[in-house]
Amino acid sequence: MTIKDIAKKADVSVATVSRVVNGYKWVSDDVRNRVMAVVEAENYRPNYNASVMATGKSNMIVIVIPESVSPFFAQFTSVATKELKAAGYVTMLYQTYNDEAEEIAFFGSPFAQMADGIISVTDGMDKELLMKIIQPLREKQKPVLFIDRYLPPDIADCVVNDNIGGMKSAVDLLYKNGHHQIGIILGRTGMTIVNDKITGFHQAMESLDLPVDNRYIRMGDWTVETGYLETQHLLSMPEPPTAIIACNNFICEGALKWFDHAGLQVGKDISLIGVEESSTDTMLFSWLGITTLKLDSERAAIDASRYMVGKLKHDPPQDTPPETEYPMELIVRKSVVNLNKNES
Amino acid sequence: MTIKDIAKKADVSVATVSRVVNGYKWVSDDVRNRVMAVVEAENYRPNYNASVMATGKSNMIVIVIPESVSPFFAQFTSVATKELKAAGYVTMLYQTYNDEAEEIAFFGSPFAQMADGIISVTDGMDKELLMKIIQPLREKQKPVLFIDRYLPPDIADCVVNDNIGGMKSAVDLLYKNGHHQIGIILGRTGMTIVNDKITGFHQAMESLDLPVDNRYIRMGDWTVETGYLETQHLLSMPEPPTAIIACNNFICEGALKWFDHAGLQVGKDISLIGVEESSTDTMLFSWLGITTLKLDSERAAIDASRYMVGKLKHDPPQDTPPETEYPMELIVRKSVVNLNKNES
DNA sequence: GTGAAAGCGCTAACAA
DNA sequence: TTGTTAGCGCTTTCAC
Repeated sequence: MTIKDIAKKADVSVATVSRVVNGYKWVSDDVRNRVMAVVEAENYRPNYNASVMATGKSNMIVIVIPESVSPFFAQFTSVATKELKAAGYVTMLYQTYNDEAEEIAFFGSPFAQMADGIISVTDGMDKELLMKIIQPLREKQKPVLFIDRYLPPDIADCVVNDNIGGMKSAVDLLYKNGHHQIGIILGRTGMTIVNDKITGFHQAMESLDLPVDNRYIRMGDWTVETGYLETQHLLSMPEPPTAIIACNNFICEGALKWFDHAGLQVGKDISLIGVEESSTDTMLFSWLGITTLKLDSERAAIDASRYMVGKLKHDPPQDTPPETEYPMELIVRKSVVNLNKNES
Repeated sequence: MTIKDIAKKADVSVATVSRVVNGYKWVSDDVRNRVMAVVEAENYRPNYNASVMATGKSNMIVIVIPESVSPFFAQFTSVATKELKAAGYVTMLYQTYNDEAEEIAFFGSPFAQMADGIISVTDGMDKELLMKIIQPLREKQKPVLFIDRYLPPDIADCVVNDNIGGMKSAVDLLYKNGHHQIGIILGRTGMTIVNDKITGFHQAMESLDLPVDNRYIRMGDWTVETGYLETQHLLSMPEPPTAIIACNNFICEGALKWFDHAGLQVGKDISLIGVEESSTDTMLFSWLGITTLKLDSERAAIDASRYMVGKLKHDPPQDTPPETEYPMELIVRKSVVNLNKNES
């Protein structure tokens, strides 16, 4: 069933069918009804590829993520998909599994080519390479928006969570409570989010005139296992830290597991600050009374989606970039011990 | 950069460029090199949509899943993606979030239309509706393969995990160990997997002449919370079950949490059989000594992918359907108490 | 071996 | 308001 067949059956031209199907205004009710009847009867759907070719628009946005297991990515994706759908765009998901080759492959894939816009939440690729690789997209004026990855504003727009500031507020809180030896556990993947956290940690410590002991900075995967093992490692040191910052929710869970195993009570024997990666985590952390840095994945998803839509719908494209830095809110609960009080 | 531009620059016809780009054989080395040189220089990539239109093939498979948070779906997707890629197909992911409307929307979406084949791991839709909705795909001879969802073989191929058999082996093991009061906790979504498990449970109980107490059959979500709450509920009953079958890994974790909370030692005070949904779970369950029913998501993904590719590559399409039922292997560890022994 | 040309199904100027 | 027609970029017979 092509547009031609429909035109023939409805005894109109293909142009008219196209107008009716695309909801154009200037078609007489009579003709519209006749065409619609045939369309319904034949269950006709315009050929997507043909229309993409003719218009140069696909109405498709692709979201690139490392993997959707982490709640931050999962929720971001879910929210963005809904938001984009409301604006008439379909979303497709491309997972890179934290593999640089996959990331490169994506930008050469048919989907990157076909998409009207790309939202990428991946950050495994070297900046120079990435810039070279998205060059063709830029030439075609395709909006590419990066989440949690810095790029010069003339290359691509980007939105990052303020990891530096978040880390600062966490360290400040610990310092205020008398903690001078602070451990920190992170994963390895995602250049910006890792570097920024470490940078923020250093900056915060320095501005408080606290020495940074590199042995207190532990790296592994963004997993429960890493949280467990590295917590164990930190607390087995001759001079163990009095507080730990667990840089994502899995690592935080792992830390809790080890505390449990070691018979340590968080907020009493040991201090912990975690990271809520998505609103689904809130319940757990709040229940356990864990002080956290909170990411607003929903807001990031909504803003990113709206910005993308704005770029796509307006002609000329909107020039107001999305807010570039989301604050990481420090939610104070009860997992940080006040060492000052204990001493007095 | 279109094929025309390349042709002009290389001083050949578009047909020749097409042949070179698509790796056709009968092109002289001289010409091939000349064309390739221009292609490289201009970083030319054929327009995907145009080629889809001209050939009627997209080399794209879409995998439809409820959401990728569950390890079974995540791993299935990951493995299938790699397998399909090796065969020259790109994969796109479509998530339905367990929403029937989304499922319906998918089959009307451009992606369903464009895809060369569809692998669906969703099971929320009424059978009649589904059959009607995939009718257009069948007419176009597009292979649609369902995982964990029964459909008449003339409608679509399907592969299911043998939930009935799995449940039977679990109940049998418990019975052999003297358990007569068995609780079971499931989620609600996914018609086949839920119904089959309940059916299998009933069948197993009946064939052992054990009465089924419907209050022992608990349903909620496929989450840790459900596992926790329903375990609590079951064990607070006047006559609590002596063993619990937790029908997915999250529920199982939840059950373990409650045991822990209640000070019950699994394999001693209470018996539990869990479900390993993916190979990534194995470590945990094996570590904790939990007896499980094991799903082979990797094998299902590989088989499904190969079958799909077979259908797509061969002409006429292969008629050997994939194996229709995967056994759920019972991995006996130490979480089932032998009540007989205790009594003697 | 290579080129010319006819589509693939749809959209959008332009005409009427 | 409706129809005619020229593309969109590529593939693929069919000639040469």
